[in-house]
Amino acid sequence: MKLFNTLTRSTDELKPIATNSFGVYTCGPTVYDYAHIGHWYNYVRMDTLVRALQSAGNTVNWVMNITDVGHLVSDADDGEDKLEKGAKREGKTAWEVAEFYTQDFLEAMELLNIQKPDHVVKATDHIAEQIELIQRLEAKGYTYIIDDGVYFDTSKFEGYSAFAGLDLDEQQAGARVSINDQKRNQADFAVWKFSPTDSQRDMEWDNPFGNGRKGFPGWHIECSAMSMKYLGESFDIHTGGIDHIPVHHTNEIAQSEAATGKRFANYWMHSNHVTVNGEKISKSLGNGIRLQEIIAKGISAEAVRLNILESHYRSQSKFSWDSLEAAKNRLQHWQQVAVLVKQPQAASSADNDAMLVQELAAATSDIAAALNDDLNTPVILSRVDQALSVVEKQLISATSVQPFTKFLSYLEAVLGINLLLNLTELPQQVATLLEARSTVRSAKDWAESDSLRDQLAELGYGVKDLPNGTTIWFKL
RNA sequence: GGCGCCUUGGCGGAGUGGUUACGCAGCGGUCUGCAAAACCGCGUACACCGGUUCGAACCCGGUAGGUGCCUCCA
Repeated sequence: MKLFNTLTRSTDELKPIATNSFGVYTCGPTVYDYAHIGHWYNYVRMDTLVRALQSAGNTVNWVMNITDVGHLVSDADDGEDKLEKGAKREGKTAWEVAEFYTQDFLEAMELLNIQKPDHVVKATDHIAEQIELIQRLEAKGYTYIIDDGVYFDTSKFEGYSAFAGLDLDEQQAGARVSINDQKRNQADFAVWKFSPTDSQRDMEWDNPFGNGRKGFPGWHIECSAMSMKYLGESFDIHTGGIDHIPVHHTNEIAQSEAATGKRFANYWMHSNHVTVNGEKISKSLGNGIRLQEIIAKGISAEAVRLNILESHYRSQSKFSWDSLEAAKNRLQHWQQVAVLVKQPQAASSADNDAMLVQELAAATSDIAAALNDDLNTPVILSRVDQALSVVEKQLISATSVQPFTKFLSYLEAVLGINLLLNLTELPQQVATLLEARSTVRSAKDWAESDSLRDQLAELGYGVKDLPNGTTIWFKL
């Protein structure tokens, strides 16, 4: 399968280090506030990558971190720790804040049917590993200590800015929030920070760097330490938001490869951002919409997921309530066709039936191809529309039930949209009403028939009467 | 100031040298006792200006508008 690799700036054929097995690391959330819709675009897309790898017959070891310490408000390595700041805001400890938002995040992951990574790992559970990595860097002479922490000397890592494609000399240094004049190079970043002397932190640890001063890890070091712990010093795919390219991922590569002398990750996948009304989502604009807000407006998490899949992960996508509504309608249509699996009809002809089965197989293979072509989910969705419209025309017969069920399972596997989920048995009450309606219809008692239709609608079931005299039901 | 990206019909969104993408919404019609979230059909889209070509939405150059990163951010 092919994936655009930020490292090479080209669409590369994925070749795992170990046969048929991929190690994938995803930069997870900093748990100091609620996740917004932009985050969910990101994680649904990473989930899609994992599903694509799995459906192509690979095993995947997926690791996601939870940043629950050390992520500073400013990356100039001053400013407050986000967790400590959130704690102050809410009158809780940093530990409580982290726990609360971690749970909220994981719950939303489930709602969106994002597979649980094999390892969801917290930075605070891996302080020892981070210290050890810093010591490796120290031993190789990549770090230096100044008043507020241990820093990585970027000038000692050749090709530091290559990943981001930036020429550091051409950057506007003044644009930085502030300049720390103890740093040897502006781009140098903290791998360990010492606790401030004038205030008490909730989160701080003993360490070998500060002569007895407690401290906490810099933001970037956690991802290096944890990815290497769970996936090895070199692994296959590293993913994250596009915003991480210039700083976070650049720094991860520098400190990891400096420590090991090996290639860190072979492939880098970055999810582009989402805009709301043409603007990026940011705290200052206050336009971060939460998943729960959307669900409260009557749009299911599944429709949100479909809406996310309607855009390609590398394009800057647009969030809008209109397109969310469109996705909701599209999903309803899918569900109406899927319910046919419960209502096989007599095949119109053996030829038509065979054609339908063939179409399902062709669709499956086209979908796999689109998935393997840099995760082209928008194309996949239209292929699904196409296949389902054939099913709708031909209907499902006894012989095509099985292939259709298989097709729907495949969709669940690759898209995470489960069309079979709500197809439990028809409630007795509904079945009775359907039967009664059928009886009065043969007696041409249209008034009674319409009344029964209304009663079914009240129970949440719609009906349509086919030319062959049978009636199909679906959930409204 | 440096480095990028984008501009497709009402909305979303593929395609990237020569056939209808597709979905949602809309309009017209069909089927039906009626209805349908059913079926059929419709809109003749590719920012603008030049160039290359037999032929460009797709390649090249320019113009305009928008936007991203360089500063925390998925």
